[in-house]
Amino acid sequence: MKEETSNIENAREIIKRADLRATKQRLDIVSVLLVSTTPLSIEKILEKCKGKIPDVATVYRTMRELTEAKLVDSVDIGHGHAHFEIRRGDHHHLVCEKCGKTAEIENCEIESFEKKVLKREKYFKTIHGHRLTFFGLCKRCV
Amino acid sequence: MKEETSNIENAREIIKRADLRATKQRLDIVSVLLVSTTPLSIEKILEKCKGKIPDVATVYRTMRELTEAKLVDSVDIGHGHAHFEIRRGDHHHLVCEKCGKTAEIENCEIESFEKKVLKREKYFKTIHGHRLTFFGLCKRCV
DNA sequence: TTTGATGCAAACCATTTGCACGAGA
DNA sequence: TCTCGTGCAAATGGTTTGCATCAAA
Repeated sequence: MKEETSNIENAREIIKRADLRATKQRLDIVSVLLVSTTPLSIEKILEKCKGKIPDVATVYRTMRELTEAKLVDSVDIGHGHAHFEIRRGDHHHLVCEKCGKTAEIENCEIESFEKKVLKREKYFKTIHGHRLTFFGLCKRCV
Repeated sequence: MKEETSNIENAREIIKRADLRATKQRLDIVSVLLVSTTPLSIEKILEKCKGKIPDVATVYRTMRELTEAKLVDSVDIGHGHAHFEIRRGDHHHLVCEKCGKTAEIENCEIESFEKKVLKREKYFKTIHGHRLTFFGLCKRCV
């Protein structure tokens, strides 16, 4: 299980970078995020934890801390509760309106648009970022 | 007060289009949205109602019904609770991270990007829309 | 040993719902 | 009149918090 080991080490690295203690629970939680290909809800994170399942509060706390440290992103894919993913560059999501399946969208080309926006804008001085989500239907749900 | 009269008439028109009864409360609520230049929270809507203030539940219900009828949009400007505005075409918001002030962004140019996305996409068949919000600092908060 | 992390339960806040009463059509 | 809408209060669901206990460092 070489993969899992490096996973744990990656998790430890992330936790350390946020200046947090590498507890069993946090290692478990972050490992789950590391192997996921889609943003996960708190509920899903709990489900996927091996060993002793951490308390919901612990997961929420860990997500908040890692989000503040900019190592995790909270993404809103329109389900009424937050989903989380390890931060890895600028990308967005395409969400199936029926089944909730998500796909990643790269190169959103909005940076250039931001500059235009700012030029036209009377009342704003800077733009720090944006949140963008696409909604549609996946092939199975059409 | 000619303006206010036509306001009420516009409100009545909107309510009727959603197949709802034009009650005092609903006329009040929709009028408030009609004169607002920014998306309003439920709380703000209540504050701005003249006459007898409707119950929170009534405002929520009205917003849900008008949103379903696609006459009102629920916009998420990152404050942890919904904001509403009368629907008027495709536009987005630029939100000040400090004071919450909003500005409207027109011509977001994303439609064309959507087509590209779909071309690259293995698992999705259609894109129905997107949600986009910009975050930055307004001139007063810089 | 020291300080930060956890679990548990209670608190919170936005939103929804059940129901008896009230008011548009 | 008949149905739909309203207010009120209770319920819900996601998220946060206080506190005593526990475990990394």
